[in-house]
Amino acid sequence: MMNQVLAQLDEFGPLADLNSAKGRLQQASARLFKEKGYAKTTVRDIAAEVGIQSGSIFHHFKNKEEILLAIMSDTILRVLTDMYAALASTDDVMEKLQHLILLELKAIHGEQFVGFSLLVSEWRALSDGNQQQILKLREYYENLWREILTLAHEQEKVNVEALYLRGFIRGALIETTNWFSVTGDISLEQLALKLMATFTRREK
Amino acid sequence: MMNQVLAQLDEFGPLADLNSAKGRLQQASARLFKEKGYAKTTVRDIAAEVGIQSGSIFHHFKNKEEILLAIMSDTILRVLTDMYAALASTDDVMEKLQHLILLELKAIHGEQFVGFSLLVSEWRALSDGNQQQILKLREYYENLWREILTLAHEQEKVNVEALYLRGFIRGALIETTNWFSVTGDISLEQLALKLMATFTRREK
Amino acid sequence: MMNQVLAQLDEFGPLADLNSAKGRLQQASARLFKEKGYAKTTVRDIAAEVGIQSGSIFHHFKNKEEILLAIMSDTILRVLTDMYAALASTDDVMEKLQHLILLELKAIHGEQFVGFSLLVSEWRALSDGNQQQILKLREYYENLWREILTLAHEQEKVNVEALYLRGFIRGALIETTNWFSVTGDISLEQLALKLMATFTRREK
Amino acid sequence: MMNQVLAQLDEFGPLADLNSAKGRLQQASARLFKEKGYAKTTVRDIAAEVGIQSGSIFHHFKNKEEILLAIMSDTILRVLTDMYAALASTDDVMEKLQHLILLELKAIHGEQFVGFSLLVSEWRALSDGNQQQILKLREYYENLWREILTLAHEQEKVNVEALYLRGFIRGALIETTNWFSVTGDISLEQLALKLMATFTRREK
DNA sequence: AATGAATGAGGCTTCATTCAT
DNA sequence: CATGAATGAAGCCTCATTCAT
Repeated sequence: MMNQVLAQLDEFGPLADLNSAKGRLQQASARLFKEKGYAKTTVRDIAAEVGIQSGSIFHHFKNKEEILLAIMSDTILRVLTDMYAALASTDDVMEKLQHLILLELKAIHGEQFVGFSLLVSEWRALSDGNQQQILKLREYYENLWREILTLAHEQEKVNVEALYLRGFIRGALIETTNWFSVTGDISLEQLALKLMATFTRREK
Repeated sequence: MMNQVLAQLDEFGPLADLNSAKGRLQQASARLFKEKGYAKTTVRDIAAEVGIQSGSIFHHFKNKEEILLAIMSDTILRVLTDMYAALASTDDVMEKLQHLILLELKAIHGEQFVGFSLLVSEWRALSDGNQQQILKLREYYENLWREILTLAHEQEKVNVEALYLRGFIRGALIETTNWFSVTGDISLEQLALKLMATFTRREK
Repeated sequence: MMNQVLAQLDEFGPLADLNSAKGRLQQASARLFKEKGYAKTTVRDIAAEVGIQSGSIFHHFKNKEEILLAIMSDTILRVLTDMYAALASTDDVMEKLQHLILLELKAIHGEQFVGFSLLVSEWRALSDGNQQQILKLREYYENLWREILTLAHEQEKVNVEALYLRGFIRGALIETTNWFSVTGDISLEQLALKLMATFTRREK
Repeated sequence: MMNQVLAQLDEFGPLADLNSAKGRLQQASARLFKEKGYAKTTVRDIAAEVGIQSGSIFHHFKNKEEILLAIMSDTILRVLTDMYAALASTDDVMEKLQHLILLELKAIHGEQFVGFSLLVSEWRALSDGNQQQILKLREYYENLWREILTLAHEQEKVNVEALYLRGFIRGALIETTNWFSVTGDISLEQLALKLMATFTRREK
């Protein structure tokens, strides 16, 4: 099933090579968007960050919004790929859940590539048409979560229905951008465990 | 103690009268900021919303950012006041917590006044100086939460330390803007209960 | 009948007051467009011509193209009004024709206001939607010509059908921009007579 | 005499071979310039039209304006050559005139190569220096017309002096771009006759 | 208080042209 | 000869803010 889904995702085009000019532009933009916000980041800022002229940007992207679009699209695609792989590594629901949480956390905090948090924080910066496009990808992504959480609920490992629990978890994870530091007291892995502990049904 | 705190809060000035020109301007702005984002909302948009000319806005606010500042400040102040009142109504920690969650939810979904979610979503729109100012208020606010959550943890009603739990709850609540509708299947009260259920330690 | 037509033309809005800021902007733009061409005229050029900042232009016109649109629209409207008046002053077909030619010539050479020649030379600068709008006006205008020329042909004063003759006359008149100078040897009136002589059927 | 003139024209360089890369570039450009206007036609548009990259254009032409220059120059040269040939075929003034009109019409409507109408519509797109250069060619061209028209006037076949009549005819012919379609009711030959009829002196 | 024209800095984008490969 | 990434100047337009009325 998963291969089937991944095949469908091909329509969203190949991921940008992180070492290509386009890829570096995308990464630099993601960093700036996250730091200053999309609206406050000028194309000149972006150009300066990669050491080119602002006009050159438009060789790689039709316009500023396309950069954000590419970031969002690539981000989901990358995380989705990782998740499918991780889910295949175990049959235990709670272990699967643990994987999802950790991978989303890593995506949010940019272990490998920046950008996941932009999906929420800069959502409104997209035009309607582009929102629809990303929405399709987000659906694949959220369906994955829903599946696992539904299973967990059926097995009585958690107290709340998938729909609500996912909402809570997504919020809890995203918000970590604003208070959790990767270089702080605890690691992302530990943070993931704390969240698991928070909503896991426990016996006395 | 609480009265003492409320007294200190006086320095942040009086709340805008919701029926005054200034108050209506503030409310209209909050609505637009939430809908389109601060950056994409123009001063003309705001003026049009209340039926005046854009130039007239500057008789009430020094500049656009001051509007956002006032919204944020007033919002926290109002919620704080409500919370102090609610906390005084019971001695049970979990009931207190329940109150906090419900009041924050109401603030987020604008039962009485829009704006709480802007505190997170438009945080970066504030200049450094203004961030500091709001930060003071947020500290009062977050301290209140920390106090209650610490108590709950000490009484072993929850599994996770106040610092982390508050982070998770804040995120979970804020994110409801993006998926929960007040006119949907369940009420804010029920939603609050769902969240409580999520992280409450349960006995066999 | 004419009053009826003029009434319909009201939908195209009032003419710009030539002394208002908007009117002066329009006139200055028309002059520049004629001199350097629409594409080569920058909004800064226009602003400089009337002594304001380029940004201020957009208080009066939504964008650069709207200026051209206003010029074209106003121009036709003004000429049409003059033509209806002139046609009413005589019953002789050839005299009517003489009036039309002279009025169009005057419009082309900007006796009172610049702009008529732009209708042809800058036609392609308009977007499709705006072309349609002006087309409606041009139809009123061309119908007037067709009427008179058809009459002239029926009375055997001219050799060629209205459709073709109008095409020839329009071209002949417009092209005078490129070779005829108002300050030269002969006057516009004399030029008009030369054109009349060209295609008028003569007796031995 | 004519051979003498044609010899002088050699200084303007050889005509582009219509099948060479350069020739096809020139033809494609002419088509686009006519369709969208010089200013609105980008170098990329042109490149796309012939299936090369925009950078490659500059191997054939120094810059965009040189393309327009070449088009104009070649166009006049081609028409001139045809005209000299046609004029030699008859001694009758009115027949000669008929030839000129038809050939100019054909040039305008691009029977063999696009471009004549650009001489008028895009005249201002040329820099001063280039205008001077084309002006030299146009002089040869206009002198030819003047010669014939002067003869016709002397022979009392037309009513108006060459200078004015040529202005009218040029305008009438150019303007046909805007209303006459080669695939419509009448042919170019018939159109030429209509124009002849328009200004030819007739006896009762 | 309100108006609304004007400001002016700055944003995004276009595009002819260059040049190393 | 061709490519295509990069340039950099310039264009249009936006918008918060000011200020005379």
